[in-house]
Amino acid sequence: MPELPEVETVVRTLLPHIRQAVFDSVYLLRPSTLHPLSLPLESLSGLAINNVYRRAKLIVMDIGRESGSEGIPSFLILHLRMTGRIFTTEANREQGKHTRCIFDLKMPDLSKFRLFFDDARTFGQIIAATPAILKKWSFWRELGPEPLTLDTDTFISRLQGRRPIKICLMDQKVIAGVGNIYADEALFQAGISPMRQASSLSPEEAATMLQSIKNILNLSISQCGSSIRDYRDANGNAGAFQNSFLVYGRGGKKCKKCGNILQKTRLGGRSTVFCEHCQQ
DNA sequence: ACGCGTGCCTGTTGGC
DNA sequence: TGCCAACAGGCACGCG
Repeated sequence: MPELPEVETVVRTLLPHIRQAVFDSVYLLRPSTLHPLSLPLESLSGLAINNVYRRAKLIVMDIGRESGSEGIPSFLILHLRMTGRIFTTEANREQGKHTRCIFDLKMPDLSKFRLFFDDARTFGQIIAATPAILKKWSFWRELGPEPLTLDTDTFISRLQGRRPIKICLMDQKVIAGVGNIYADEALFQAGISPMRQASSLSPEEAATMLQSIKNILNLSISQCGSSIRDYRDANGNAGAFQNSFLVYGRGGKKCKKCGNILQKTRLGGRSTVFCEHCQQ
């Protein structure tokens, strides 16, 4: 399940393969994979990929010529959601069972290759956008700050509302990029119960919470993310951080810190694992 | 306005 | 062994 560390890893492994590549034909194999606000993917033809980076859980490509113009996208943005995978492959590779979109690309030396967007569960989306489209896209517009560069005071000011802290951490409007795995892991490291009301955290607890989020995310990035089953980076390699999970997926097993049985519950419709003894 | 529950989607898993 | 319900969960959406 790609969250911030996985998307960061995909971007890092993807960039050296596709920077400076120019879009040729694009084959959209599943029309609903295209975001409703997107320009037609034919509009990509002839545009160069100038940069690739991550914003929240989104892969963002800066694309275009020297000067943009009306109806020409400046960004190609991909959301992997649950099972999305993006990878480069040889120019004659045929579509697979779960291939949703194929981009034909050409390098400055005229060599050709393909960029595949595969997605078994079809939640992933692609959007070719102008700055004006991004302004209309509420999800993009309302994204919260990046957690890795977030300061404590701003974090505290965003922990408003009477709802469980875990719901708050996964709300992309509060902070961007944290999902179910890293919310559970960060809450455990911080020693804070996922059910605590967000507004009940003391400034000290909030500071600990933010530091734990940064620790967990950075540690996972250093291990190329977590691979539960589907996730692979742009080179097809799995991450290793799943071996370091202390709570995620360990409901009913012993807490690695105190030995008590880890509790499993549902919060906001998502499975949530925590230690009653270690997390207050 | 805000918080919460549900649907989307399909491959995998676990229980009978 | 085979079948099927439950599960995985980010986000849009509708309800109260």
